[in-house]
Amino acid sequence: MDKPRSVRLEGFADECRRLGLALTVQRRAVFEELADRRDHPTADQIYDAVHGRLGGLSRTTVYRVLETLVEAGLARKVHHVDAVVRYDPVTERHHHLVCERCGRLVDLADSVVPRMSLPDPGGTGFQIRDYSVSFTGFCSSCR
Amino acid sequence: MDKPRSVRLEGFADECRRLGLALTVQRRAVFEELADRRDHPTADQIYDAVHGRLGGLSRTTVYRVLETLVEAGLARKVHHVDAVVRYDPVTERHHHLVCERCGRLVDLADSVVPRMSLPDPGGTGFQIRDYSVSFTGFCSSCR
DNA sequence: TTGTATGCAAAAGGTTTGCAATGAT
DNA sequence: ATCATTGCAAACCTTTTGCATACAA
Repeated sequence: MDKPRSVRLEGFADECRRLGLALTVQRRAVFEELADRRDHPTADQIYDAVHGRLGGLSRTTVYRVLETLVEAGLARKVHHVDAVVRYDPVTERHHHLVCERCGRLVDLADSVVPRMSLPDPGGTGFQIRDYSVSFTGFCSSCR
Repeated sequence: MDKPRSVRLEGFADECRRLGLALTVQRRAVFEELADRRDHPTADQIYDAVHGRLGGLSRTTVYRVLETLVEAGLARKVHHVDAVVRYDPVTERHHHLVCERCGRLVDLADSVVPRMSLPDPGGTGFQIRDYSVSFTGFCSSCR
């Protein structure tokens, strides 16, 4: 179901070329780490993980690279209950299960969720393009 | 549609009594301010607004009172794109329109949104109780 | 070579904590 | 009178910024 890692990484080099972004080891490593995880890591978690492999890496760079990835459409920001910004390498439509008690967050594929038609935005002036559903409840440990 | 303010405030005194919370002027003022707004204010915005009326009020207290309100079920935390926590006095199910460009956030009544059945949480172990939909797109100024 | 990207250190928010004083019940 | 709540100041944590250096193209 997921693309194999090598393809994702090749794709990353291509993306950088296409976007005119320099392909640095830092960008490669941060992207690789993010793409390998399914737990919506924070910038700091990425830093901790990558810093091991890549000695001189600075926290600042991790923040900047993640921001670049989001602008490039290669990652999403997720706003989690603990008020720390998290990053998600899945940019296609998907949904979240959020535990009301411990804040645990799990992805839910769009295919599992009943299709929903976009509502009429009424007088809000909004032009709706997509949606994402947060399902709230209790995770297995908090139930 | 909305309950008149006086009822909400009476209700607040009752809630405090019921929950065993002291009814302080600070709590009353913070709740009143939050309940009167529809713009998902930050703790600081509440502080700015209430501080005018209530000289000695400290920022710390605003943070603590808001946390208390959330625990008591009288407010919700909303995680907005700017990574600053915002508070919402509407605790019933409702949804949000979020502008992809400027981050503007507007409430959308549940009645306007097509009803959705809760999905099967599959092997996640989650027990789903409710949901909230974030519709993304562009607001009138960014369209 | 040229300009983008990185690292460092320091600043800038937003939020939390310890502790003594205040105030609601 | 008692215990919860507040205010202050300082700490904490995450994120951002300025500037000199390093590196990809």
